[in-house]
Formats: sequence, C-alpha cells, structure tokens
Amino acid sequence: MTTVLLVDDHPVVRSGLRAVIEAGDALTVVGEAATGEEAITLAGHLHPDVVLCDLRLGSGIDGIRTTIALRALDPAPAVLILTTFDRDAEVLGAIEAGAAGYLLKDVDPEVIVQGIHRAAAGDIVLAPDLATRVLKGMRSPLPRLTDREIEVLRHLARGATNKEIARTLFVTEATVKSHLAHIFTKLDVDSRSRAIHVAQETGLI
Amino acid sequence: MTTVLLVDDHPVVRSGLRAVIEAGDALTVVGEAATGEEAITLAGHLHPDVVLCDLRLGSGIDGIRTTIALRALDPAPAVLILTTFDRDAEVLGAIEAGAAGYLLKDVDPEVIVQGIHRAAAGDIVLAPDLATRVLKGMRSPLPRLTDREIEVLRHLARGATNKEIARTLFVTEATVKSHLAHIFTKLDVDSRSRAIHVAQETGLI
DNA sequence: GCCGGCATCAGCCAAATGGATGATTCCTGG
DNA sequence: CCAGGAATCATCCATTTGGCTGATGCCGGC
Repeated sequence: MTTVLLVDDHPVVRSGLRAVIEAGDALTVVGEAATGEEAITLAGHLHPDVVLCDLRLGSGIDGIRTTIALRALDPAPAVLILTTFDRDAEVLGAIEAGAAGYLLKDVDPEVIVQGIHRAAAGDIVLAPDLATRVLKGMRSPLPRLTDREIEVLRHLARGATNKEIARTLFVTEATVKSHLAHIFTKLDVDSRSRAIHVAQETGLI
Repeated sequence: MTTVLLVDDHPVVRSGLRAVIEAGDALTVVGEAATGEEAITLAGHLHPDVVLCDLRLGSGIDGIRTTIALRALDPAPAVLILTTFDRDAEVLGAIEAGAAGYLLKDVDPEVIVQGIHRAAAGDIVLAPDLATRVLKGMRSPLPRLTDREIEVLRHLARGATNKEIARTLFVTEATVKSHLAHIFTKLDVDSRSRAIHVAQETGLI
C-alpha cells in the first residue's frame, strides 16, 4: 500500500484529491496539510511514500521550499507537484528542488493516480505538454537573474519609476538603470513594460 | 432537498465540492459541468436550485457570461460564484451579472454549504472581507473604461510601444496617446507600468 | 435639434527612459 | 593570487513617453 500526504491550502481541493486517490485501493491518504510548515512536520512523523503538493500555499513558505525541506528528510518522500499554473520558471524550480514530477490540476483523476504510482516507483513524471516545453526550455535556458535584479524587477512590476526604485533600494538612479540594462539584455526586451510581461509569463516574478 | 449543479473545469475540484456538499444530507449534487456551455445546457434540463460556478473555466465562455445565461433561464437558478481570486472587477462583474454571491475557494467547507443554503433562500452571500472591500469600492467606484481603452490596455500589458499599438489598431500614434491619457486619468496613474499594475490588481485585464 | 461621450488626429514641450561605454569596489572560486 | 561576476556609480545622447491644449466627426439620448 502506497501512503500519500496531501498539501494544499484549499480544503476543497484536499477533499477532492482524497476522494480521487482513495477511489482505488492501492493508495491511502495518511495525512493532510494546509501549509508547507505543517507538511514538513507531518511528513517527519508519518513517513509517507509520496507527498502531493501545491506550489502556491497562500501565506507561509511556497511549494519549492517545502519540496527542498521534504527531500532533506530521511527517509525522503517522493514529492509530486500538482498545481494550477505552468510557469516555466516554477516547473524548472520544482525539478531542481528535487520534485519527482509536476502535474497540472486540470488533468483527469486517473492521471494523478498514475503519477503517484510512478513517483513512488522513483520515476520522473511530467505532464506530456510540459515535458516538451521543458526540453525546449533546456535548449534556450531561462535567463538567470541575480537576486538584486529580481528585486528591481519586482519594483518594476509594481509600476515604480527608476527614481522610486533608487530611493527604496538606497542606490543611485544610475545603478537602477544599470540593473535594468542587464535585465533587458537577459530577457531580450527593450522596454520595462515588455520586461514585466515576459517576467510574468515565465513566472520569474 | 436543495439541488446543486457544479461547474468547474478541474475534475479534482468537482470531486472535492461534491464530497463537501454531500457530507450533510440537506444538499444533493444533481450534475457536474466542466465548461460554461455544458453548465447552461445541463441547468436547462436539471433545473437545479443553485449553480456553484468557478469564474475561470479554461477555454470557452467565462463564469460571468455563464452566470448571465443561467439567470436568463426559467426557472432561473441562484448562481454562487466560487473561485480562487478576488479581483475587484470580477466580483463586481459577477454581482452585476446576477450572481447571488461570491466566495473564495480557500474558505472552510461549511462556509460553502452555508452559502449554498443562503443562496437558495434568495440571500446575497459575500465573503466577509470581500463585503467590506466591495462596499469601499462603491465609495470610489471602479473606473469605467471604454471598450477601446480596454483594448489599448491589453496591448499595453503585453509590453507594446505606442507605435506598435498604433499599427495593430490601424490608428495614429496620436490616437493611442489620447487613449492612454484617458486611461491614466481614470486609473489615477502617470506611467504605463503603473497602469498595467493597477489594471491587473483590479482585474480589469 | 442639441449636448455629451467617444474615437480620431495634431503639435509642443518637459521628463523619463534606453543604449553605449567605462570605472570602481567587493567577493568568490579556482 | 587572480579572473570574473556582481553591484555600484557616471556621462552622453537619441528616443519614448506623458501632459497639455485643441480640433473634428459621429452617434445616441433627451
């Protein structure tokens, strides 16, 4: 019998997953968590074979950090990310964090059940359309922005001017422009609006 | 016995809602739909007392249009919107479309059950924090943008320059600037980035 | 029929933005 | 120790953007 821990901040979704998973008789849900912190604690006690985890967990740590912490446990559960969005940056981030797979919530229940079985068996499981996109992404890898650049990008997305960004970060406007120039180059754009757009598209922010 | 029709594009969520709703014995789920079109057809045949509907329904018509069509039926079901996001524009839009209420998916199951009962009884049901925000929004009502302005705003959010927008819409750059000036005034901003930001915040786009 | 809102266009001007180039400092990994 | 990336700052210049004012044609409601 494969044991599963559910992690999702929506009670309704947890109920749905439990119903779907326990419809067969090869899987059993041993626990539910609404937050990442709760998930880590529970996993430490329950030692589930597979953790089914949403990426967005409301307040508190996100699915990526939760995954990293879960994979550090001994024994480490397989972590299967099940979420609503398919931001490239998040998919990559999840895989790098040690997730066994990444499925979208709009798939059929049986796909989820199959995914859990394969994750428990040590397989990597990706939604078919994701797999091809991720592989394509490998060819032209997501630009690596530095922490500072991400920070600037966030202010940018909130509509801040260079002057405002400079003030909040306690640097010169020249510095902000310098960061922006780097961001523009890495994202291959030539305006702040477009930078915001691709950053949101790829899930960088 | 109050009858309920579920509308959500995620099978998992439908399972969860069904489990939650049928946990008591005063409500019964008479049908499930994955799209707005399907929901309208089913409601016409099943005559549910309450339709529980997500706003985002993947491809096809959205929850607002679905609500309008449902309210045009005879007898018209009460429509309760249950969704993940709380964009002001969407909440207002849903109410204007004739929805009996608007709940967020992260509420406790019992709140959903209560909401269904109250919607069936003809009440208006809003999540508490939403109610206050909507009332506040009434005081400074959401700016009314014209169709053309929304169109420009969308291009803006995709990062287009004035020149590009002008080309796409087959108008002069002067016209685009004119629309932008109006948009800026209505949104009370002074830069395209900030316009994009508040438009996304309020759910205008 | 007239008023008002909408979409369209124009010109002018100040400010913000973006591109190019280069310098300095700090830190980190060979 | 030294190469290289990161963050910081600077100057110069062309382009874009945003603010202002004003004009025209169209349509729908009163």
